[in-house]
Amino acid sequence: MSNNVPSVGYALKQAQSLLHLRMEEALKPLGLTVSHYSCLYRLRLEPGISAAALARRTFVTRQSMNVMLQQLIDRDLVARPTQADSGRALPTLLTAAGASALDAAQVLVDGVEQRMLSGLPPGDTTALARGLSACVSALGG
Amino acid sequence: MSNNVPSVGYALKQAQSLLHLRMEEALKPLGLTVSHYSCLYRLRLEPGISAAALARRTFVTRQSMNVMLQQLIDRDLVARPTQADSGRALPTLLTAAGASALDAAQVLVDGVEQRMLSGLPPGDTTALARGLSACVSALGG
DNA sequence: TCTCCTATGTCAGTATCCTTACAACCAGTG
DNA sequence: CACTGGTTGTAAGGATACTGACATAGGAGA
Repeated sequence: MSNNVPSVGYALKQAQSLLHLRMEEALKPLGLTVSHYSCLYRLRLEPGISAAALARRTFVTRQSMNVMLQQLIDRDLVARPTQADSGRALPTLLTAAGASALDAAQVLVDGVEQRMLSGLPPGDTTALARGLSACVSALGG
Repeated sequence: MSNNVPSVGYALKQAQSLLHLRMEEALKPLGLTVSHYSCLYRLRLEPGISAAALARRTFVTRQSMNVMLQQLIDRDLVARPTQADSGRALPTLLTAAGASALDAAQVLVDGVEQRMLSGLPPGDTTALARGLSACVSALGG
């Protein structure tokens, strides 16, 4: 028993859950969910990535990712060829509309994140980010 | 914008997702999910709490909580009277078996949390907890 | 007392995600 | 060449959580 205080794990869950909720609220006017945003966000960082790799980055299964991608394709935010150049992996790309939607979403998400960090001194923000990264490394991420 | 570095929000999601996964793995031998554990954990902190209040503490809906409670009642880990003393709120309580299961689960969960924090200097652990709490406050938790 | 208002429990339907399973494709090794 | 292992895409089914809606019980205020 190391703690009388609420555990770090509980605080982590609480913060993540609340952040997710606020992001969902912020993105609602755009008709995007947090999952959709995460998908588009990653797609900009790694254009042409396969759906399976995208799923790993966003912590969902390939199956869930394919459902999400199909929704995004139907809305013309994402494009995928129907045939692979080599192998089975189909490259996934942002469309122009997808890039615009991501730009709009990014503004809203950045606002939520800034609100979340508004209670911390600037130095503590980087300390928080480093602490979280250390946790991820320790858990074998 | 503010970031060439991955955002704090992303690190938060990554850490929470990985912690959840490791907890799920650790609790599997006991036949408990993380949701079950969270429920039992809160029930020890606030014995006799109503299901609706318990749901708010654990970030799920009343409906989901009632499903979970029914599972825990079927396994004799939790007990609820069928009639309320006053009003509609039914007090929820840990059984002796529930307390034992929670004890066993707590050991495993503490192990995971210690592993997560093993990469941080001791002082940084409390700083991390305080930073997360500040985030929760800023988001209106 | 009567009337809102809120909170709780519950039911039905929906949505989302996961688990399991299988086929296609590439790379490495015997 | 044949075989094994790993990765990708896809489909079917189940588990879990959420939204919407309703009846009930108690408290606050006119």
